[in-house]
Amino acid sequence: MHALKVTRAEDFPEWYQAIVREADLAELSPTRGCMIIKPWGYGIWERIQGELDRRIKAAGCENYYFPMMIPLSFIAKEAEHVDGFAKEMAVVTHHRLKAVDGTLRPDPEAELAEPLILRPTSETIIGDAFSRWIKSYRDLPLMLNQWANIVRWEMRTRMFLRTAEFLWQEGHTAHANQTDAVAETMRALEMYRSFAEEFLALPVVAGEKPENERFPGAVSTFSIEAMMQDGKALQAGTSHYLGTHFAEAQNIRYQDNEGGMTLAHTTSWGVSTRLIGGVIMTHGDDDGLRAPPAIAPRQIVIVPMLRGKPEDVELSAYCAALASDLSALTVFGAPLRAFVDAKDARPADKRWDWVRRGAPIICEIGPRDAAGANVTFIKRNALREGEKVKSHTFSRADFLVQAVALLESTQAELFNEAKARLENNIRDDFASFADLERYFGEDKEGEFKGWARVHWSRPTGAALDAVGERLKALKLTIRNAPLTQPSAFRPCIFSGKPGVEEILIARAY
RNA sequence: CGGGGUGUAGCUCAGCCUGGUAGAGCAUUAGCUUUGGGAGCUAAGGGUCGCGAGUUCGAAUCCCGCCGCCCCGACCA
Repeated sequence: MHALKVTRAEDFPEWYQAIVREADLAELSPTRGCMIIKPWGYGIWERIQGELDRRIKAAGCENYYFPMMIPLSFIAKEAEHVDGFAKEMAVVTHHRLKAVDGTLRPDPEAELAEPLILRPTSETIIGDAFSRWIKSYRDLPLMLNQWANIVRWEMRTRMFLRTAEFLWQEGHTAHANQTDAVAETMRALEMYRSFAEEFLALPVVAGEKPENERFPGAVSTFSIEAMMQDGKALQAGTSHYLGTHFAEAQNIRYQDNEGGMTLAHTTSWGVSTRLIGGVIMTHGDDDGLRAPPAIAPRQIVIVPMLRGKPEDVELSAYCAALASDLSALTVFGAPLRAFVDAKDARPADKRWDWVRRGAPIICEIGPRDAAGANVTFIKRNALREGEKVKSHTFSRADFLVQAVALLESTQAELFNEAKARLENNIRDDFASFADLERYFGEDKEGEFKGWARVHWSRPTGAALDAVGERLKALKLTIRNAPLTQPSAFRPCIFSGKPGVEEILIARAY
């Protein structure tokens, strides 16, 4: 008997929906395609923000904020950029409502002279500011970041993974030359890789996107890719070297130390609330979420086994003192987050709520524990032994000594489990495209298929499109070319030509 | 935006074929009992059956239109 009604094996998409709801992370909103992020889900985002913001600032960036609405003309400034985003833009056209035949409608007489778009990303409006802020080589590098909401009118939405509005951070930097800008692009990518692995316990493969998967307007795009429990790949973060494309389109020039005017090289990079979807699909099990302790809004939850009897008073005091002592500890560089769930509800119900939400350690303290100075707890990432829930009892003193280690080991175990899944499910024994077709061509119900690691001749243009079509027939996409490349290459799996690069192929979200 | 499915109480769903005025389980509220682990009994509250128009004496049920959600596809963080 699991805490969720649907298991991963039965129906992965249904399980995903169930866990988002049952773990109290988010719910659908009345606004089409948008979600309401609830406190437990938003708490996870706040942890992500806190740690990533620290790392972004440590790299020398400062935060700022740009408007959500961008003049329509701005988006038209970079040709490829327009092509990439035009189809999913929300447009503000009026500034006033008027009752027409009893219903409120935009007032035809209040149409904006120039429509505004809701930002699908901010390169254009930020580039405009950069062109005014950057005068001299002394102004470079300019390294800025904003935490913002983004609107992209998606045809098909899924909670956290793809919603019409989502939250993210977008870093934008300008540099004197290509070398510096590329270095910054790679720094951001490595920041995301280490953040995902260390903080979210999300093992990823960092690499460069093929030409046809680049960000609209970028010279090169890099990503981190994570493997979900259904074998699909999730792009969990991106970093772009934009070359001088946006600088040309928006006149971002500086006077170099010889007096000449030179185009700046820009970058942009971002991660979004999609990361939470990645955490769910990586660490969730059939009992709900297993939140990595580093991002769990509450790391140790104490459920007092209150029974409406006089000893409840002592029990409550015991639990409060335990939480207080735990809160004085430091874990993952911050005060330990302990919480007593004093809600007037049945203890068993409270226990299962926290199991579904994925609190890393759930203490269940009864009068006997209090009297004997013990702590009985369950470790969420190793909840069951067989079918049964496994609980542990430590002395209070031991528990206080062990608490930090328990959280750290939970974090490590979640990472190792996911890391093993990633490493064990990348096949590199495809000698030909026919091999790939044999493996990915036939789908049995519920069959798990991981990723493929193959070599290719890195075709471009029409030849690359042809490769994309052949992969599409198998529902596959090229995820990226990992940064770590082998020293020698097998022949191209698509053309038989000499291989020049190793790439990852997978089904993707 | 194309194909398929679906929409009835907070959740999961029955009722629809064969039209007759709203149901179950869980959840909620109250009371009693129970108490080392998703309790039991009793009672109560909660739904203009997605929205709109039609057929009909009468529509959750039949017809038409629209919308949301889910899955697949195209597109994408």
